[in-house]
Amino acid sequence: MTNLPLREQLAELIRAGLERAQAAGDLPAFDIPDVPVAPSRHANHGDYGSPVCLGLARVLRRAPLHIAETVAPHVPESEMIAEVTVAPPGFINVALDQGWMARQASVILAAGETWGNVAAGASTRVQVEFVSANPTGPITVGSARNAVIGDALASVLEAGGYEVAREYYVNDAGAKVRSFGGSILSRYADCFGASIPFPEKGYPGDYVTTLAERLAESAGRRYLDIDRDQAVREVAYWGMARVLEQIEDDLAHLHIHFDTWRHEKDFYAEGLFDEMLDKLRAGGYVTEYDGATWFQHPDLEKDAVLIRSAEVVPDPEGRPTYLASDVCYLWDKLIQRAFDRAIYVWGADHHGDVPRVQAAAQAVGVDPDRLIFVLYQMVTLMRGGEEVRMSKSSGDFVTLRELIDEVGPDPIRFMMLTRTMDVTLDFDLDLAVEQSDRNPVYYVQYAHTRIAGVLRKAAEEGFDPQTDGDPALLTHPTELDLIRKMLALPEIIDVAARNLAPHHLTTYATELAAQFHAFYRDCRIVDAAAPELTRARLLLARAAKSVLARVLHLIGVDAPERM
RNA sequence: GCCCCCGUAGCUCAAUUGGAUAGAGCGUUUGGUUGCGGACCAAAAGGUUUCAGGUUCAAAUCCUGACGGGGGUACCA
Repeated sequence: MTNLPLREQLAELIRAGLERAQAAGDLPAFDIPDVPVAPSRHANHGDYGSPVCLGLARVLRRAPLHIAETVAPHVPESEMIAEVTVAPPGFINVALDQGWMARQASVILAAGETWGNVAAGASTRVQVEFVSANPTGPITVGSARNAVIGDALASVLEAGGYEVAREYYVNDAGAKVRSFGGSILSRYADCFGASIPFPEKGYPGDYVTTLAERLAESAGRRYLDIDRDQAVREVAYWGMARVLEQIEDDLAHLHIHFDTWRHEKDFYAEGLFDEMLDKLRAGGYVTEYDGATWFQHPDLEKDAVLIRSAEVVPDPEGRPTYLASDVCYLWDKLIQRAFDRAIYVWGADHHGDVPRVQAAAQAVGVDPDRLIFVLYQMVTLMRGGEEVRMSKSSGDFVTLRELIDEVGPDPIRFMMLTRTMDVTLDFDLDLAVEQSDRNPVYYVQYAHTRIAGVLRKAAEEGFDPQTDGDPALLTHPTELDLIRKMLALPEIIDVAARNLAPHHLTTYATELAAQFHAFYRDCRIVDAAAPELTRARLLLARAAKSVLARVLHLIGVDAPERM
């Protein structure tokens, strides 16, 4: 079930008003533009307003106020509209019908978890690829924002009418195989008193030692006795599989689950890279010099390496670059698996790679506009007022799991979604840990549990929670304010999905919770002396609880019955 | 040098993407429950949206240029 956002319904009515004004000869013929409609910020401007007549002034060479006054009477009657008014300098304002609004409480309650769904996506098939942290070490706090944004974005797109698949890209090819395997193998050798030198660019973290000890326990001395290169490779893949198990488990604790895990090394095993290379060569996009194979494209200032020279990188498996894999991957996503769109959730530190991947798409005949890059700014982790530097290769980092265990998944998810992706995020560990009860997530969750508490109370008082009251009794201004806010969810989801901006949901959740608290303050819900009104307000409370739960679930946050 | 992001209340950030009188939280001050969960609510104070131009009926939002902060610019991953 989908809902047409209220503002779009109103836009249609205003558009109809323009057409009728033309048909009646009150306005001359002209192409009717898009009719923008936005919620009014002030009560005396009605509930929604449109500035469409302001833009028509030039075309019609008439005063915008006069145009608005001409159009307003032609706006069709509707059960949802109480009044259409005009305000200087030419706004058309719409006041919603209070009886209609009150009835929407029933509609919203009946819609349940489908309330807010819109059809913006028109069943477009979209793949959201996110996290995709290298399987060479525990997932860090640095990936938390990526994980949360990607998952919430996927949820928002689902609610927005897209067909969505969540995918994790496993970077298990290239030079890191050798250095990661070599790191484990060196520590593994230590377990047996043997000595294998630690790789120059190895992974120094304690988790490597732990992995090595596990391997020593399960496999014995086996890897000391076989061919060294073979051992490094096998140990690397074994280690990456273990790390991935941990990553999957960590992400599960953040309520994140992927539909698919795509392995980079399979592109080479499947022969896809050779195929892409042929395609690029045929198009004249490949050149060779300095012993390397380069991608050249008129849109790029510099050539980009596809295959490194053997002199620089002796390891044959380490020669193809990320770009080489990226060509395969975009083909895999958009041609082989035929997604309409591929969304890449990337940290802003990778923004420089965007033009190369787009050029590569163009070069193999894929429309670059089908690749959508969602770039979020970096997270700075603060502890004791100081920045915690995170680097996987230095072994000095805070793992996502530590953060989840300390703070819990809900505050992480909520806090990571309170800002637009364009701003850097300071994540204060001390604040998150020591003062977590001040986190805004609890404000929203509290509204939900408060309703649950009221419903329990109502049941104790003998009110059947499943018996619907008469919404016509909902006439108090704060009751209507709460309904207004609930009615806004479809357009919030619409905006969030169209703009790939899931942070709108946290803002909305907070506003919705505030509206419930205001209602709770002004209107006593359970009152044995007024059973009909009680039933009506229980209906409203249940609808509010349902919408709060819906939004929290979209964000990926639990909606508890008790706290 | 070049490219990308940011600059809004004391602090951290919103602003349905170009609309009307720019809003929340935290902090500060002052109030509120012989009422369903006070993890709540109300009021006050706090603004030349960094600066200077420009486009537009209309700019926090778009363009140009400063200034300040962050990131990127490897045959790294």
